[in-house]
Amino acid sequence: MKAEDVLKRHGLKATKSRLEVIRVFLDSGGPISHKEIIENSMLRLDRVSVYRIVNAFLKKEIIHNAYSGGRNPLFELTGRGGANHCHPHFSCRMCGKTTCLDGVAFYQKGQLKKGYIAERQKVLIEGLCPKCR
Amino acid sequence: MKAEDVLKRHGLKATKSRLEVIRVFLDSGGPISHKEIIENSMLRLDRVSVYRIVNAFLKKEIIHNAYSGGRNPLFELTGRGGANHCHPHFSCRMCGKTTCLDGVAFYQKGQLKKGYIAERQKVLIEGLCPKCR
DNA sequence: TTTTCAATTGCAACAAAGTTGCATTTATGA
DNA sequence: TCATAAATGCAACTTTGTTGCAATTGAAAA
Repeated sequence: MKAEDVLKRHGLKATKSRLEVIRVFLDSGGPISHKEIIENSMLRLDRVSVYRIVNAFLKKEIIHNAYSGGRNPLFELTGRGGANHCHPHFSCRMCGKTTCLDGVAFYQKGQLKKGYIAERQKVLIEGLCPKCR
Repeated sequence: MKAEDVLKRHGLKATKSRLEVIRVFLDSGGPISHKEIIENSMLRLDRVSVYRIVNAFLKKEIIHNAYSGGRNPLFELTGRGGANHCHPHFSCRMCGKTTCLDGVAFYQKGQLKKGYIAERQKVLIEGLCPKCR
């Protein structure tokens, strides 16, 4: 489906800025930060607008917050290529780069205490990437 | 082992501030933020000192960064009560409270891509706690 | 196509989180 | 107890994120 339709279906105007942010996400190789959105944009996007666009996309679950090793949150498109919300990530402790882990899954053993409701599982593997090891 | 000895064994001076930060950690029921350290301290700790103490403890692995759902990092004592670094956490999306998950473990299925070295696994379950559901 | 109007953007100002340099204080070993 | 390196507190700064408001723009109706 076209980005424009995705936005409209969620009741969001298909503005240049929003379409560009989606393009940056599609173009990225993994979860990205607010800063990376701005740096990788062809348009001059205002910092505040990026925060607002990200928040709007989060609320509509067009994107979601991936568990990042570092200080700043990283976001990625929800359901990209059929991936569900809960795929695990890898973060290199040397270069800080975070990528999606394909072909790896995690299984829960044991039950949550009574009364707790699990909605989403976030897994991050920290270690060294091939370049940094 | 006494907190004082833990510090000395890592080559850190056993100052009042550091001992108090350790006391706050021991007193806490789960991972805590910089702000919570300051708020729960009996001493008047300077904000900057808390950042420096936390960083020193992180480097020595006296504490580690627990995967938090929210915006700010949360820390907890390493190896507390025999727990290893990698125990999973639960974060409530309503009240934001993060707690340690006991009696739950996660098993990996599948291999990392060639060249990647996994050192630590961080798991966060997001959902609703008994109070908020 | 043009008009209209709410939604969105950019800017300025602010708030919160984290860092750095430096003078003062403190823990520890001699 | 004394000397000294390590740690602290303070001021100033950077980075990250938020809010209010005026100007702009997308989209629906005329």
